[in-house]
Amino acid sequence: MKLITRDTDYALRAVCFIAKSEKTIVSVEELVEKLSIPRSFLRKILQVLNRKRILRSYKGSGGGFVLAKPANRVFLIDLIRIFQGPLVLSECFLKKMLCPNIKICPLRKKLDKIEKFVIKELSSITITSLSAHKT
Amino acid sequence: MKLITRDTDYALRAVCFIAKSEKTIVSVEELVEKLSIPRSFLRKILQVLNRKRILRSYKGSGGGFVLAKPANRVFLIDLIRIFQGPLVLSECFLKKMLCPNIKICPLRKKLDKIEKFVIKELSSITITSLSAHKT
DNA sequence: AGAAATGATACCATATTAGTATCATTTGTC
DNA sequence: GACAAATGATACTAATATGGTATCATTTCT
Repeated sequence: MKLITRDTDYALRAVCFIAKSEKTIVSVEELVEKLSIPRSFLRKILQVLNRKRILRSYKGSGGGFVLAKPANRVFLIDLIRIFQGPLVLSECFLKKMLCPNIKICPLRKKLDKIEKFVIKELSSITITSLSAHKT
Repeated sequence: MKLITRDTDYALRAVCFIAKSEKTIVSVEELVEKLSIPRSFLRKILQVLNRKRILRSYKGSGGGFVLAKPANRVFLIDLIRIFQGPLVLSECFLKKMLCPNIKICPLRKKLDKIEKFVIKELSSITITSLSAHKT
């Protein structure tokens, strides 16, 4: 089971790189070189990040991407939700079969608890916290 | 992101049903009727559970399945591992790019923490605990 | 005007998930 | 022993998700 898929990962790397580049516009070309991510795939990812207001894009010669908001306001869980959909761990297949007679399904409760924990932890990770240690 | 896939779910339902049938042998036919699971698919799943020593099978007329060990010694995480492979959440794609210079990647640490929690919680769920409330 | 960038979008390849079908083997019953 | 009733093994198919590519349109700097 993967918590983070490839596109989320690439997005994360790209956003971290852009964050470290402060104010300067970063082109896809530079990201491809520095991060070794397939060009077309990265372009698609950056376009999504632009649409979702994580990045702001500039077209034309000298164009590229910058952060659309402060790095400490971009959370890992935002990226996960954008590329992997809502984080729903506790969807209970069992509803029909195991839970018909009882109010509180013990499995459901556990899954809810796990989900809450995962979301809490992922919500505490910002781009800033991931870039902090790097030079 | 799904924590529990369809086959794990079906396996869980079947094992719970068999657990509740104490000692009596349960046939695929009965499970199909009671649980509305596609016959062929369920058969494949039960065969795996037999191979993995969760269930014990009896061939021939009057045959079927029983639990191979006490219900309180069968854990949800066992089923997840059988049908979905090892639970590894913390695989760190970022190793190369973000972590080259530092000893402890903050993301990695978080993911490890999440993984440990999930495993701990899932390890506390037994077939007994899921069947307990049902009539 | 033209080059350099992103935007939109359609497409392709592969892997995973979900499900089906069939023949072989074992075993209880007559 | 024949036969039906069950599971064992296994190969196949369908649908969906993931990972990646390609192309044309649009904007913008010079």
